[in-house]
Amino acid sequence: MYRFVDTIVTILDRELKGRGLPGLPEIGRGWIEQPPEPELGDYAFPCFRLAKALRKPPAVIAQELAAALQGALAAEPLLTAIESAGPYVNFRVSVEELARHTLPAILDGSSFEQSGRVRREKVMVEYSQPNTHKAFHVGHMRNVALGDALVRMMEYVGHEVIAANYIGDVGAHIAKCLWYYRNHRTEAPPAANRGEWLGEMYTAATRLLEAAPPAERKTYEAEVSRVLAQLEAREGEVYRLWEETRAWSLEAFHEIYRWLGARFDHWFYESGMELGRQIVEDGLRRGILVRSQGAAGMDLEPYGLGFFLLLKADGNTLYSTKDLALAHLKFERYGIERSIYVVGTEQNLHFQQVFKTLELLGYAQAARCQHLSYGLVMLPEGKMSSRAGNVILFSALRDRMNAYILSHYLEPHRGDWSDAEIAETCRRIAVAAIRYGMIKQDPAKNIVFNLEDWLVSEGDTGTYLCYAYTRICSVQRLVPREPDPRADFTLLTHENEKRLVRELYDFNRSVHQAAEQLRPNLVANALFRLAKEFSRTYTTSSVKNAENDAVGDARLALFAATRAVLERGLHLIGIVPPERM
RNA sequence: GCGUCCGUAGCUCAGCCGGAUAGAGCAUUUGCCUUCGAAGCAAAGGGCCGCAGGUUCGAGUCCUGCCGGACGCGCCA
Repeated sequence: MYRFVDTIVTILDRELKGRGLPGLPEIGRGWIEQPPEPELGDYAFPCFRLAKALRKPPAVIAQELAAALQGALAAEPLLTAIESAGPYVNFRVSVEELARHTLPAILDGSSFEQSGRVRREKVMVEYSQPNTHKAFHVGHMRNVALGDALVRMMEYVGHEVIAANYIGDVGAHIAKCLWYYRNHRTEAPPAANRGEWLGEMYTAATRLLEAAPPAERKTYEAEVSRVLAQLEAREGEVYRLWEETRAWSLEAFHEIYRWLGARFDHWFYESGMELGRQIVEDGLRRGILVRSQGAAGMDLEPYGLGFFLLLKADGNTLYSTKDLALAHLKFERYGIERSIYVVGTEQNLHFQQVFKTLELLGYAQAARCQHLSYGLVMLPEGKMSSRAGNVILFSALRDRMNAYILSHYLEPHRGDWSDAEIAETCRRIAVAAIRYGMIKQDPAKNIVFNLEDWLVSEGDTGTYLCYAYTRICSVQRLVPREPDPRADFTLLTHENEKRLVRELYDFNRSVHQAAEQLRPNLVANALFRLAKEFSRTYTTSSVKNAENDAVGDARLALFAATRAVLERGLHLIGIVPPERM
């Protein structure tokens, strides 16, 4: 991954060390940059930091270095030119060597074998965490897109990953939903989409409660508390209704994940976290946790994290209590070394408190707990709110995307392609559009979700990436030879071809950086750059109409490698591109 | 009030843990389909990188203050 950079570092180091000057800083990979314009070169070495030790202006140093390195250049087949430009020494790498180093490794798949690059860890990624009895909307999809991508990326760089879901299947919201369902519902449950319908029941419940006059409201709230108590008793008619309706929601979630192609290895349920109470009581006995105003929690004031409430004054557990239990289970039962939580930014403080509390309770793994926090999905008119009823539900989004893609692009193929292929192609494109849109931005930032914009299939979109992929497929259908890893890469002479090779070469580094920083958007960005370079090259470098077969072979290898990286890269962000569209 | 995050082109966003004239997409304008898919490519216009200081050879990037926005700050999740 650093072969060319390391070569440059070695050459520079040898040259500078040979001068025997004291006070010269150590040169490492971090010094080497990429010039802003490809015409300048492929790698650059800035000389500013040598100015002090060498007591010369950077531009003079650059000039002298470039001159002194000509000998090394002649002996080094990886490099074709070393020139100074102002305070920089620019290096040009051999396209042939770059291609020879990059393309065959992609074509035989070895480029995708990353094991050994990082210390292998057993890591759990917890994501999605939907609440049953509530509707699943576009805001929830950002979480799934981020979490699932992170799972795939971590595996790609060599970790053992357990993908976990954590279902919110207890709590006041469910009591409200079931209260409305039993006392105020006017329709029978539908045969299909019962999950979303339950969400409507919940929304109707909150509306009814909010709109009720004070006296009536009090009655309602008493009824809701009674439902909650019956739920906590874990038996009886209300409990059985909970079991039944809970299953409707879970069924809906499974359908969504299936459609999106998201994977979960383990499912945790909030209803299964009773252990939390014991952990708190144990912490109290050990004097680590404290009582306060009748409640119990952890005093995190010394760490600037306030007081972390863990048990209510009435003795009931909280979300925080269950998070301790969940962490305990993850550590003890699944033996993980590292734990990543994909949860919205609004819980930043909460997870700082959880991690610090785990540490103080003695869990060594607390040091390897991370919160991948992400911003809200906003509508152009503002925040989405299920209470206000201005959410875009999953099914609505899926239906709108399907309708758009079918009518604009796929209907003409009806009859020519099988209905099954049309449906599957449509799904893949819709998933690509949504997942890419949810991932391409920095997780920390809010996303403005404008449905009309998301339907558009142009520009920096998942559709564009799929389109690039299908064009390569198309080329390979028309030129049905096997790509030759030993093709003559000196024939890749066009600037576009070279830039494409360079993009392919850089891809793995982007994925590693993305995994390290927990930023799937870096993979998305790298894929867009790659697709862009391919689309450019596509217009200048025909395979079918190449000057001769040798040139065609070189280009075919280049395109086939691009296809392989696109496919693997898209897979990393959960996108399966269609072969044609 | 305190804390965290964000502020870059008309709009939506990149900007590689400090480096060369700040880049995309959308929108606007203009070229390119009898030659591998135009969901594409090429090009143009459009910027006191919120404001003011500071550190540095060098700041969109780091530090401080201010302005604007989002989120959070004990019995919700």
